[in-house]
Amino acid sequence: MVRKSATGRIGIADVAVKAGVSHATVSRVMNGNFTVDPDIAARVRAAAAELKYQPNPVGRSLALGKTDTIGIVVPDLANPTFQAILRGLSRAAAQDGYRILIADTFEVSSEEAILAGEARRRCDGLVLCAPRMSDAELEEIAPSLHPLVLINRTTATAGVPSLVVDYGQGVQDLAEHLVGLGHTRLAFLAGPARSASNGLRLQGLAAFKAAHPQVEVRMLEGGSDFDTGHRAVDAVLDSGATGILAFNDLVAMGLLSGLHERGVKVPEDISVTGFDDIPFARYTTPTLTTAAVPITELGQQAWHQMRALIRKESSDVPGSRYQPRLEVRGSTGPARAARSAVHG
Amino acid sequence: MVRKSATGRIGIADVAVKAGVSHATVSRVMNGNFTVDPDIAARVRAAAAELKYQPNPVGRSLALGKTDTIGIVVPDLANPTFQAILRGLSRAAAQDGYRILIADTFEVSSEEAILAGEARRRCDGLVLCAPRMSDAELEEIAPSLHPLVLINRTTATAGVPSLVVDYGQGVQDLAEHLVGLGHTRLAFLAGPARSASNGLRLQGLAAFKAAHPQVEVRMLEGGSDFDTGHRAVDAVLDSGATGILAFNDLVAMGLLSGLHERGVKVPEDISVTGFDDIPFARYTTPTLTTAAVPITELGQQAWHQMRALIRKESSDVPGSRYQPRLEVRGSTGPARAARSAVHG
DNA sequence: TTGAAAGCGCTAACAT
DNA sequence: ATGTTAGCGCTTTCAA
Repeated sequence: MVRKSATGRIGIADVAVKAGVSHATVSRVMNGNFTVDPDIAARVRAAAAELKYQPNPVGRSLALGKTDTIGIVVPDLANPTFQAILRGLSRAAAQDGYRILIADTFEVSSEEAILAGEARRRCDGLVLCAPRMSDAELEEIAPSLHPLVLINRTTATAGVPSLVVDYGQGVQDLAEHLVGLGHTRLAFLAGPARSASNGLRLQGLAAFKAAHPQVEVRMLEGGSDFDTGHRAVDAVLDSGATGILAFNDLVAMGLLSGLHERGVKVPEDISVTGFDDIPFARYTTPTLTTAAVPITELGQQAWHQMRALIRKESSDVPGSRYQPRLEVRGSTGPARAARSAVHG
Repeated sequence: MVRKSATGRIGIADVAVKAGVSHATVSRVMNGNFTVDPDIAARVRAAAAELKYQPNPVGRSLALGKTDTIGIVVPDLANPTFQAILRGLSRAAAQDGYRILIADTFEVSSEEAILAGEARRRCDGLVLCAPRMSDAELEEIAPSLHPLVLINRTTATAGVPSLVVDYGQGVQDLAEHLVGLGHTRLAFLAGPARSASNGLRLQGLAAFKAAHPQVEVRMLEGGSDFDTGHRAVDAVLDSGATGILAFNDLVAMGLLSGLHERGVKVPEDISVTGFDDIPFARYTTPTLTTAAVPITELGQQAWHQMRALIRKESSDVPGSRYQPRLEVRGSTGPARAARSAVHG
């Protein structure tokens, strides 16, 4: 006798019949509306419990115009940085009863706008992580994505808070650290070309070069993963640099591993720095000097910004800028007097 | 004149008015129904484009009874294993136009059932990853979660495919490898108590002990992360074991790091094995001997099982068992003749 | 306090 | 080929 609804699942109507009331009353009870007679409310609750009734969120969403879900778009779910952001976001949102819908663009920047739009329509808001699309495109779609929170990217569009890590400052701190150890020939193992955070690092290095004209800074092609670092060994050795700034910790670890295989000693022969301070960084051999980014916290802040946008439809949301913290460990040391020995 | 709908967003009605047709016709056009006159269809498409109309997925979901979304419940999003499963699942599902809703239980097993139910109601199916709940509870809620795919856990409930990694066999392979190198005193650094995969490892070790009564296998308390391994150094050294089976690669890396700090040489003094073969495993110092699990593929298979369930409401879904592959690298070597030297 | 009825945005059966 | 109408499951006016 139960299960009369077309979908085969138990709906509000079933409970209403069982409790001998209208479905409107059931709705009131389920939503904690206290204008319902206690006796009737109890009867409804009993019926709901007996039928194991659980409101259908899709129906609710349509009626309420909200889904209690927010979407996140990431360029690559395999990247530890985005994993950490996702984690922080998910954790914080869960505490307020929100869920996360994920969209991985697999670094296909041409798909970003479509995926973002689709995700947005199923959610109450969207977090866009380090989007690879152009500034123009971002500015064009941003309004239709509101409420929108940007991570590691900014836009001129009003009402779009932006959480960015100051990669430029971080890389300068690392370079200064190396110079302080006596290194005069540095090399930067760059990240993905489309990555805005790579651009910020390049800006930081430009500033650094301006401040230290006597220091040589070579630019080396790169990427964002282990293999990038591992494959870069030859280029690094050929550059003659003694201080290597890797795009991130992953690249640095790959490089560390490659140098070890070649018998190049770190930090005696070459100093290496990473970026991000992923958990692994303190367990490498040697431990990795890096710039720590409070990345999980960033995900959490993204939710707080989002929540503010959702609650008071508008506001002067400022966004914020995160300063990386220099984390000196074992992979950096004084420059060698005789640099030529590195090549052997 | 546009935006008449109550939500402020552009709906099918706006397009209908603009194109001078009924909203049913607009729906037909948007869904590629070819019974519509080409001229009218063109007019509708023009109107939709001009208004930048995009169908509301919530309305669609309610009407169609499906959300094109599947949920995944994981005990801990920080765990690389679950990240990899999520990635594989997300990637595979995306190719069929499905999205992923995530629910992190933060290892709070008492919340699992509730979170799973909530996620399920918003989706067309659910993937439950290594649930920590009891067999009884799992069996009780499984029917209400259908279509359901289980990862690293099995249940008696019919119609629930299960993808499990044969951790028992994997740990036996690793132990055999160590014995083959002459080790006679082994130690197992256990994982989380509630983890089913830890249970499988223990079973495997029991089988191994039965086959090798002369080999000693000590059991050490543990966990699943770096710190666990790092903190276990004393216990490991005290055990006098020369072959250490760490619960997983993370634990092994923490241990490697701790041993290095103590000046204990790996593999000369002690051999260490991990489990999973996470990408980092080939970049540790020394590189890590481990049992490789095709974990991303597991996520992908989870989707294929799910898709089968969704398409043909029922079927004899078998599930599958994955055999880890022994990956011998630098962290294991011949046992020392003089074992007492380890303690120094 | 409760029920009847409208509406959220869409699809689909039915009627024309 | 197209419009009318009836849902999908829920919330929320509006009457009573």
